[in-house]
Amino acid sequence: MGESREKQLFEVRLQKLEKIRQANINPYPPVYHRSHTIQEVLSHFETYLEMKKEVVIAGRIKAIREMGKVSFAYLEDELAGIQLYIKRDNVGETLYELWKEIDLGDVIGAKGTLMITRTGEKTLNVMEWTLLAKCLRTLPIAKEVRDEEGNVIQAYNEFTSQEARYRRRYVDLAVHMNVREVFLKRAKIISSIRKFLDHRGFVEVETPILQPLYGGALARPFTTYHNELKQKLYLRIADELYLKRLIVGGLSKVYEIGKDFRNEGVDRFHSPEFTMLEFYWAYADYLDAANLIEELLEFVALEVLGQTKVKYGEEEIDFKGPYRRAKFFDLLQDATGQDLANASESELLNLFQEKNLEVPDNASLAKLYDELFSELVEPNLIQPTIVMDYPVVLSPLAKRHREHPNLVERFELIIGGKELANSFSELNDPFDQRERFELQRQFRELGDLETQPMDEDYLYALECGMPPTAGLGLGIDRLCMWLLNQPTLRDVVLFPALRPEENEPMLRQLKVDYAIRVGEAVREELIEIEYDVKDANDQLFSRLQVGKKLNQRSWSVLDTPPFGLTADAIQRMFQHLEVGTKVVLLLWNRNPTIEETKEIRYLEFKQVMDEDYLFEQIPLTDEQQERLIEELERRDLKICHHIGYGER
RNA sequence: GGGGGAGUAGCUCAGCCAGGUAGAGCACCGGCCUUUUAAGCCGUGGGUCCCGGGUUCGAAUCCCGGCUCCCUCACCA
Repeated sequence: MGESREKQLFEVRLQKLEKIRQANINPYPPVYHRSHTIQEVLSHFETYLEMKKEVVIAGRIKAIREMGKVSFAYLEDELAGIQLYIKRDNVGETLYELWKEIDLGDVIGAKGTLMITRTGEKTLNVMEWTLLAKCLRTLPIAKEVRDEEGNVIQAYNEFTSQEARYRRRYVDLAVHMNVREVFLKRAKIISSIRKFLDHRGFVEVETPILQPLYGGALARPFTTYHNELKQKLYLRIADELYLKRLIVGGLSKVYEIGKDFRNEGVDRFHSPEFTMLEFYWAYADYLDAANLIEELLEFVALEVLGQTKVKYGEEEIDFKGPYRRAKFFDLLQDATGQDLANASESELLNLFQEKNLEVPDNASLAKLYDELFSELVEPNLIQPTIVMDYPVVLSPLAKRHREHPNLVERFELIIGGKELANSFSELNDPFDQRERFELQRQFRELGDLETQPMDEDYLYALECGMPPTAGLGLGIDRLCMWLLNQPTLRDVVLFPALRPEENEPMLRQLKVDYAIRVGEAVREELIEIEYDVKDANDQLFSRLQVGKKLNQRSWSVLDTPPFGLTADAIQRMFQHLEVGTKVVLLLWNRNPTIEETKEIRYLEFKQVMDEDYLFEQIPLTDEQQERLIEELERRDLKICHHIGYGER
């Protein structure tokens, strides 16, 4: 949209680029060595000024103020900015003429000595400047008012569109020094965590991200498929089970910092991919882990911020240990006035009614506890709090409490009303572990989709003998939110997940009506179809909705998987439906080039295990495509793919 | 998925209630200016009003549908 103006601005800058080339200057030179960062120049300003020291700096032009035969500019590198003074008599006629071809956003290097202007601003008196990269696009550079230290006091016309900032983060970074600071500090947070753990004798390891079985947390996974191995794989939801295998193997202190993936909702505290720290510590228990995490967080806060007290919105959070410690059931009792440690399901349900809380679906005892706690207790725990001793049903991988068999030795660290870390004395008894897996299987059969699947190899590992071990997982992104006072996870993640951009205004919807029976029949129906378009820029164009067919032309939408079609998503959706229900798969394609490219694909479902499906994506040739259409017609399945504008 | 807000020039936004030739500032382009700083002064250019449909003589504005983002709730180790 609105491309003509953008194009004109682009053209203008191309012409300037051409003029520079005609002056026999390479606008993209191979290298430019700085003598100082701007921050270094500023911190030694008085000395260098007195010495008349020549400095060489580089960065992006953020402001230009031309005054005839003299010109001012503001040059910014990663952490600081300084004013440039460019005088024709200093840089010479040629360079001064060329200066007129410089735009906001250009990357230049400048050599000169320091000076202070009449109005008292620290300035580089430029003797020579060099274009390092022409900025051909208009960056949304705000006009800023700075104080004497160069801090921005006020900005006008600031680039604030959240969507645009996330989609083109490089522009956001180029234009906002404070955004750069956030990510530089994030890097420091992570490196100081490594520093701390390394000094304590922990060893950093890397475990598989593609896993044949997922586990270590209760969450829905992403699935993928390895063609060569003909194997269904999951993107890990946690590192836990592999790290504990290493403990079995005799590495006694290990940690991993890496991405985990959970196929669930997105909000300011949740992202489909996020960075997790997990450590495992043999011959220690969860109390040791609690002490360690206190020290770790205090260390990180001091290292990154120089203090333990952190502003977060209206609150002030203090990361200095020791943290408040409280027991799960004590906190619940404080909130409800009742001792719920041995409560029955009906007692808990009564409490839901009393407190006007919605009862979750598939309400197991575990879910009820979890729900009560996160509704009534968690939001009030602003300062770091270590919540200890959870009910055993909530924690399939934690060791039973040494004194209370219905509890586990587990704590969660809550900060700002949100979970930051989770830790327990690891369950190393293979018999108990097998029972817990069995229990999870039962929950799964009852319809709970977030259960820990049985992992025989893991049980085998435990049978080899795992020493008593403490383990802990910590959400790095959330830690960054708290430490850096950022309101959403997206502000501490460089490239957050967004829906694919609608860059083609003409929306064409492909629809395929395909009636199938749910239940037994689903397993027999091996062919499903999908329209997908291969697009160099975006694989996420196609989305799928399953609707319940009401009559010939209308349906109600039951579910929309957030990121395209997966076998899991299909399975999950079918679970909503009763046997015999007719459903319609509505396959949309928002890419208008589908007719031109004819790159329609279809999905082949294969029965792998009893209740498990997987699919391969196969691009169709024209011939195959015809065959598919024939096949559908033979089965009396109507294809009404077309392609109206906005037709529903 | 529910509720609320938003989408108009490269950027920040007004105009919409009450339909009548598309606006401002910054940025851009031309001119003046050898210590300016949201530089200033003079002049110019720039639009798929998110997309599609409807009502109307006439739609940025009213109606219907869709898309995206933000907030919030629900879901969510």
